Amino acid sequence: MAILGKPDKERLLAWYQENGRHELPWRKLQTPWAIFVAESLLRRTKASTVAGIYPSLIDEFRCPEDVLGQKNLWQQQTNPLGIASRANQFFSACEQLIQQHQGKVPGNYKNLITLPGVGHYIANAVISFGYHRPVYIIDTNTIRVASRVTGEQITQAEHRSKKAKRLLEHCFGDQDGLSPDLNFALLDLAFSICKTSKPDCNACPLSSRCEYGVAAANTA
DNA sequence: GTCCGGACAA
DNA sequence: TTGTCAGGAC
Repeated sequence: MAILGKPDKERLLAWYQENGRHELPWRKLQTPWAIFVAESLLRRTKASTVAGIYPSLIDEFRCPEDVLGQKNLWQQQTNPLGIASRANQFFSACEQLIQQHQGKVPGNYKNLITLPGVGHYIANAVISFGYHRPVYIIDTNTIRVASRVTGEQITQAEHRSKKAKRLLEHCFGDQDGLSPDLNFALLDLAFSICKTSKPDCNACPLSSRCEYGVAAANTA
């Protein structure tokens, strides 16, 4: 199984500095609330679509109280994203934030995971991007990259298992000391190069160390 | 394992 | 028209 070294991680981070989607609006904020709002909207929804409505949304709704005070406006503005039911879910989460966390988004996994609409992905995203603590975020993107690099298959159901985290740690090291930028780098790499279909291995900073990339080069 | 959902690209 | 999208609940 391929193992990436420090030079590979540095090459990936360098690629990210040069080619990452730094313009995504929630990347400029990176507060727990801003990240919580963004991730709630981003599930099963394209980043570019969310980016279209996010700036005005985060400007108008600066805390859970703002959301609950203007539910109709929230629904109206988020409706184009689809999955309208998640608006009600988000309202419930806001109520819980006010009742149990003084209106603040908590920073530990145990409290986050109890919020309606928050699963392992959003919990870790808030911890990583909102609180800047070293945890891997596990989603279709980071798993796709790790799966291709190692050549290990992994199913959607296994994303919640320890196997997913093991794959990431195997590729990019133990998560202690992990830079949040590595998570961003993996998401952006998965978006623009390590795509679901027709990945652009020629432009990938990891291709020489990636089982999928090496195989692609041999069959080209 | 299945469902949710509109927007967008191919 | 199909496949896909920073998942989560049941």
